[in-house]
Amino acid sequence: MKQNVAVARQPRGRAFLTRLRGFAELTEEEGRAAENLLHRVDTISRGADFLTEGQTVTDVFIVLSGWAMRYCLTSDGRRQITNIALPGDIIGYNGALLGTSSFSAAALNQLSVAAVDAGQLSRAVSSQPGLSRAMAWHAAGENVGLRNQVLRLGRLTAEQRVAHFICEIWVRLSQVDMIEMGVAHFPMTQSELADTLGLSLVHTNRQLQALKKVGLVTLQRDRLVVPDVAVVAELGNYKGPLS
Amino acid sequence: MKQNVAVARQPRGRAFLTRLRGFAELTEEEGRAAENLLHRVDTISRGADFLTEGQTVTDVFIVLSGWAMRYCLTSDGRRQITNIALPGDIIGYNGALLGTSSFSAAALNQLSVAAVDAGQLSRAVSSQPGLSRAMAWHAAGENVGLRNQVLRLGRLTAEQRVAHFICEIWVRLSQVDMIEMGVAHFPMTQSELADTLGLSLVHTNRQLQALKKVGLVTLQRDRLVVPDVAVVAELGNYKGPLS
DNA sequence: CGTATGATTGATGTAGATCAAACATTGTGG
DNA sequence: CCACAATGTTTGATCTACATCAATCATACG
Repeated sequence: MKQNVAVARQPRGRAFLTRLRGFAELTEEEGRAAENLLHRVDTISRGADFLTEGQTVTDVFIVLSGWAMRYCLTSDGRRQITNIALPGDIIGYNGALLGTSSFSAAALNQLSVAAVDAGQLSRAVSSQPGLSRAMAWHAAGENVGLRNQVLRLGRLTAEQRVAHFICEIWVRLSQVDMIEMGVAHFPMTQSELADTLGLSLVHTNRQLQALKKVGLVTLQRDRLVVPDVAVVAELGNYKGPLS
Repeated sequence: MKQNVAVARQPRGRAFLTRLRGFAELTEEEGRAAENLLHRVDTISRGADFLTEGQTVTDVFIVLSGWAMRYCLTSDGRRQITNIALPGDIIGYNGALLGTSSFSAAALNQLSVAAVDAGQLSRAVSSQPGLSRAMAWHAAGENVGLRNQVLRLGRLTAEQRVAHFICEIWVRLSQVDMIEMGVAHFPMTQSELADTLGLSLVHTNRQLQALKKVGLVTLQRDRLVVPDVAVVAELGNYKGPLS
């Protein structure tokens, strides 16, 4: 439903190119090269894994539409979602470089990804400096996100974690133009949110309710509204751009 | 003291080049280009900051000897150390790409770094595919480390966090050949360890003692010994190479 | 020697986990 | 179109891992 709208508004691969271009100033040729990489498009349904920790990486995925999560499991089956991928994000490039993936990845809702052959991408990156720069820039962005996640889990209270995460997601959504009329589609269940924030499901639920009660966020069904990001950012110790 | 030994055994820049070469197969020319980047060498004394969160990044640092930490602060002054940098590691490249640094960095002991002009490095990377590949590989490695840290903080118990972290450090130390006769130099205070593991100082101390008591680790003054990494890895849910 | 800095110990408090239901909402097949 | 199964959310009661507070105890160093 909402999904379809998003797809319709973002022609294949555009999100990716737009993001890369935003930083890297690709030449015509590089743009075409990048575009040509986007040959196979996979559709992955909610909950399905498309990358497994420890596995050899042969394909790198570029999210075209939908949300994905990267996660790790402990030996006793607990799950930690390390970071969320939104349209334009690249999944598995690190793993392609290092050989095996350090995480698993699954779809949080109906997901559409461009699957690129790892070797082919690697070669393209080597020969196209702009593309290499763009990939490095993307990796740097992912590191910022992971570092934020470390701060959340290590030193923020449950309430702050929720607020901080919502800020981050809200900002990222706005960056890829996925907030329409002040409303965003938010497909994560509270269970997934809990596994992202390193909290229990119950506690996540209560903290979320607390934020709703004071009107800092609205979240019903999968519609998210953050009326005033600045206030939530303040509460959650979120530093970084608010748009 | 121990520091000097390490320096003596690792001529300037070697650690960096060795690590890059380990993966990236630099050509003669690229090797020289990389070596030429290492012009200014700074010595930073224990506790001193050399990079500040939010600040514009003009220099990228390559650790030649010593340990460094990257950390973030919360508004109420709590510190979260996000990851540790060892010889061969690069600090600030992400920040150079994105403009400002997403973290602060400080020396954990007497530190020697090669300071490279960010723009110059950026240009060198663009023109040397091998170097670009090496930087990407390094960024990927940092990614893995951050993801491990997220898992630790989000889903491991205090005891597991300590064990997991010690495994990771032990493995990394061995990778850069910093374990001599089964003994490593470990310059972190328990306070810094606590801020890395997202625990209180007191609790960190107790968990560490527990590991010492059962003989899984030895740590006195700053000499660390891990007699059997595999066992510690098992306890701490550490996945990944044990050497 | 005294003064920092770091490590250790003990007592107490609490944020958040866990357990166990009940309650909504959605989709599905008869 | 309705029962009902499945998935997700909410609530309440209880428990515990870890934080916090407050000393005391090393160790090094000027």
